[in-house]
Parts: sequence; C-alpha cells; structure tokens
Amino acid sequence: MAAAGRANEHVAELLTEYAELCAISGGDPFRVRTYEKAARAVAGYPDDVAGLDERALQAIPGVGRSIAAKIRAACTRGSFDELDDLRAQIPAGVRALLGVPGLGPKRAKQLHDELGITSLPDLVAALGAHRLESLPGFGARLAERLRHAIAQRQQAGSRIPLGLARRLADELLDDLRGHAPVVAAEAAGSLRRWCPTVGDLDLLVATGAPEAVTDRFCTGPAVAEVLARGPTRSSVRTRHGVQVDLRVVEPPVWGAALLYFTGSKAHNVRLRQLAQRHGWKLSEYGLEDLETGRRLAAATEAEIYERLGLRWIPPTLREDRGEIEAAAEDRLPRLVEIGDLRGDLHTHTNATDGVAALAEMVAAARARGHEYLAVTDHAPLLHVQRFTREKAEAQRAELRALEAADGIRLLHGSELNIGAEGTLDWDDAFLATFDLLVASVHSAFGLEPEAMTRRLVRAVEHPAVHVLGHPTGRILGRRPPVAFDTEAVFGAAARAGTALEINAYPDRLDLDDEMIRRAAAAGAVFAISTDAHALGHLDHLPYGVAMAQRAWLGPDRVINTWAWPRLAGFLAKGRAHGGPTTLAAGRPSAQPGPGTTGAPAPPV
DNA sequence: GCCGTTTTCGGCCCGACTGTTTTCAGTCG
Repeated sequence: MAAAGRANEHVAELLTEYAELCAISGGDPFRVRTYEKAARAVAGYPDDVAGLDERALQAIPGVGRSIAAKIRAACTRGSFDELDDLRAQIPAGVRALLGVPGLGPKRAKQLHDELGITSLPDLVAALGAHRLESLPGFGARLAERLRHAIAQRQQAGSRIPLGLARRLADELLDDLRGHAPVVAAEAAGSLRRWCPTVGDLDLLVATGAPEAVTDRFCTGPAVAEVLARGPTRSSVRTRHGVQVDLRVVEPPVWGAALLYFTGSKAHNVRLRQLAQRHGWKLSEYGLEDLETGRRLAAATEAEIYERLGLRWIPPTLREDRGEIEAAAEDRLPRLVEIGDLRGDLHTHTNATDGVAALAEMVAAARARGHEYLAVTDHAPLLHVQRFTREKAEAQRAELRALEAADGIRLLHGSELNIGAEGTLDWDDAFLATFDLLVASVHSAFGLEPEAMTRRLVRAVEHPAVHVLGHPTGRILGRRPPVAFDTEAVFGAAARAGTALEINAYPDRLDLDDEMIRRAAAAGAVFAISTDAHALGHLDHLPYGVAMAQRAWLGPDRVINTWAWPRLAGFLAKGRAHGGPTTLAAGRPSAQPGPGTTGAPAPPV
C-alpha cells in the first residue's frame, strides 16, 4: 500500500461528508456529532478498518451497529446507501459552502432552499446581485462579511508551517508584552501542541488590564484587519494574511484558560465529559462544582488534571488518541525530551551547501552541550555541490584534528543521494571509511509508488547506510511527500538496523508524527537531526522532538539519545559480521510502543 | 447514533462574538 493506502482515511472522509450532509439537511445535531466523532476515531484507529469484522469495528469508540455497517459498505463498495441518498438530495456545491467562514449548515441549507444556490460561484453571483439581504436572518453586514471572506480565501494560502507560525507568535507576544501590562502571555492552540502546520494562531494573555491588551492587539503594527473584538476575545488578520485569535483572562484562571485554548477540541470535549460525570463543569474559567458553584481548580493545568484524576498531559499528546485513558491509569509513556538528546547526526558545512565552516559548526555544537556531532556534507551525485573524494578526505583530516583539540566526539559522515534505482554515491570500500552515512532522496520525486518503494528498500538495506534522511522528501507548502509502501520500507529499515530520520528542519518535519507512528509499529529506530545548514539551525532539535512526542516515542527508540558506546555499536552495524541482519548490537530493547502497552493506541 | 460509577432511555461540552433581532440563532473554536 502506498502512503495513503489504509481504508481508514477514505472511510473517515465519507463519515465526515455524511455528517455534514446530515447537518445541512437539518438532521438531529446529536447524530451529526456522532458521525463526526466516529470519523475522527476511524482516522486515528491503529488497524486498517478494511480488515476488521463487525465486532472489531464496534470496538472502535463511537462506532456502534449502524456505523459499523456503513463502514463495511464503504470498504466493500466505496460508499453506503444513506450517503448516496443524501448526495442525491444535496448538490456537492452546497457542502462546499461550509468552507466559507460565517456559513454553517443552517445558512447553507437556507441559501440552497430559498435561493437555489448550489455552488460557491452561485453564492458569489447572488452576493453580487444583493439577493441575500432579502432572506430572513441575513442582512447587509453578513453579506459583506461573506463577500470579504470569499475574497480573502482566494488570495490567502492555507496552513502555515510551524516554524513560521512560531516566529509570528513570538513577535506578537513580544509586542504585547512591550506595550501593555501583561502578567503572562503564551501561544496556545495547535502551535503549543506542535502540529506540523498551523491554521491560525491562538494567543493567550493573563492581565489585570484587558482593555489595554486588546487595544494593543487590535492596533499593533502587524494587523491588517480586525475580524472580531470583544472584552475577552478578539481576532485579527495580519498583513501576512494569518488569522490570530487572542484570549484575555484574569491571572487566577490562567491554567484553565491555557488548557482550554491549547485544545485539541476533541481533547477538551473528553475532559469536559469527565468533569460532568463528577457533577462538575469545566470551562476556560476553571473547574467548578455545578451545585455549589465553587471553583475547584483554575490556576494551573496540573491541578485541573489532578482534580479530574489525571496526570498532567503534555500538549503534544492532546489529540484524544488515548492519552486521557493513559493518564487516568498512570500509563502515559515516558516521552523523549530535548534533554535526552546527546548530539546531532545530520549537519552541513560550507564544504557543500552549508554557510558555516567546519570549525564554526563544531564550536557551535559544543556550545550547545552536544556530546557528539556528525558532519554529513552532500556526496557528489548532487552535482551542484561539487564535493569530491579528495575534499571529503581533507575534511576528515581537519575534523580529526578538531576533535583532538575540542573534546567533542566528531563523526565524519556524508549525506548520500539515493538514485532512482536505489544506488548510492561512491564505492562500497570508500563508503566503509565513514563513521556515519545518511542516505536521502534529492531527485526523481515522481516515481510510481512501486518503484519508489524498491528504491528506498534498496537504500535502507545497504550495509553502509545508517540513517534514511528526510524519508518522504516533503517540504511544507511546496513539495508533497513521495508515495511509497510505508510498511515495506519501514519494515526493511527495522530489519536492516537502519534508523529513520526525524528531520527537525521546520519546513520539513519529516517524518511527521503520523509516519513515525507507523514506523515505530514496524519496529524501526529513529534519529532526530537538524539537517543544519547554518549555526542557528542547530537549535531546531525541539521541532524533531515534538514530532517524536506526538507519536508517543520514548528515548530508547531514538539513537541520538544513546550514550556513545551504544551508538557506536549501532554504527558498526554489519561491518564486523559482514551483514546487517546478524547485528543486534545497538538495537533497542523491546520497549513497548504505544500499541503494545495496553493503552488505547494512537494511530499507527 | 452512541452509550452507561445517576443508565437500555435520555441524555449528549462550554462560552464568546456577530448580526439581526428585541431575546436569540448561527457560527466558531
């Protein structure tokens, strides 16, 4: 199966479509919510639903008899009867209207029923002819808002990469701190959960002077337009076209507000249900006893979780993928943390396309407390880099000299190019002289999945290769991931003792959390590396750590958390015994992954 | 449509903001 080969994604999309069509047709809102919830559960379920029988399907949270039957139909014939019926009643274009901010199911239905609008172009035409203003519940201002939202959507890009979002958020928060009496300020939302891309920014401020903060937020230098403004909540669009939501709260409820505003929505809903069972109410203002109105907890996230009988859950896990059950039973995994990392295993210098000299990179790595550093400049097949065997040997000599002087363990490596057939740079004898080799795809991204799979399997099985670099090759917003059979490639890597890279460069984040989960299930180990091309890039490791955490990964699965002797054993793979499969040294102990702890497993 | 430490029926998360209203519906997060 190619990367998107599981039936779950397709089935989840059908359930979501059914939920939306139900909502538009005026169906029971609780039923709508049930289908939305089932769609999320299916998307996040570890097993391929196509292979599950009736009983196994009903074991999925939120899936009962009726939805199980629909899933089976969706798997066998690509749809189900009830969905087909609704599709016949409601043109697909009406559903597309839900994508316009300000339009929900009720108004979409109204537009369809009363004005015959069946598509976005229809809506634009009706807006142009001022036909909406005559409808009950619509007015000139709403029409103008829709007109504006459609125009905005056409020019604005979609989601922005995490790295850019973080920079923007930091600028805005600094501006608020500098111009208003702020007690605490933090980015929440998907940014705090370290999602690879972010739809909009959520900022939270605790202050005793909410008006001053809101004033500055709505009139700051980055603001192009104010979308909404109230005493506790405001939204703006920046000049970059990014929507930013601000929530202002009193300092005593900081923890409750942070919890609420960090999400995810699904996580919050679960917490509120939990509160409800105790006769309590959880909101951004705290955990309250419904009967007495007494506030039980609000100041910190930890005390709210504790009151609910849960250990504090790291934001990277808050996706309702089993973390609440795990926290309740004190089974949250020990996640890899930035402090676990002992070094960086993928970096470049100005010998190829980096901008810093070798000595500068080494000094910078040492200044960051790294115990070891691998320098992995591009091998010659990437012709623009003009690296040669002679240059590599000269670099190695310089590196050995630096190591003697500098006290940090330096590994001489290279980033090899995986040819379309899975071939590598240089001959095997020369490859064997390197301490560490990363192999990556830099060309022929468009191969058919079968050919791409053969190519990657051949590369990870090469005895000289230690790490598969940025395995999908994606660049956020610019290049999609290459398509390949993830089970075949990740399984081959696990058997061969080749680590998969979690490339921490913020525009890559490759592997991402979803792929890491699949690879972890296949038994692979990982290297969290920056792929630094400049000194400052060495600071990107937390992005890679976050992807690993989102996949519930512990430190034992990450080779650059290992002390040097263990890592050395891993890097010596195959060489002492003539074949990769004979080498167990350096492989992780059988740490239970998220799928084997007994916890409801996150998606694999 | 699902589900159970108030349960096999009767509930289903909570609050803010906007716009069209004159007390609230719709949307959003």
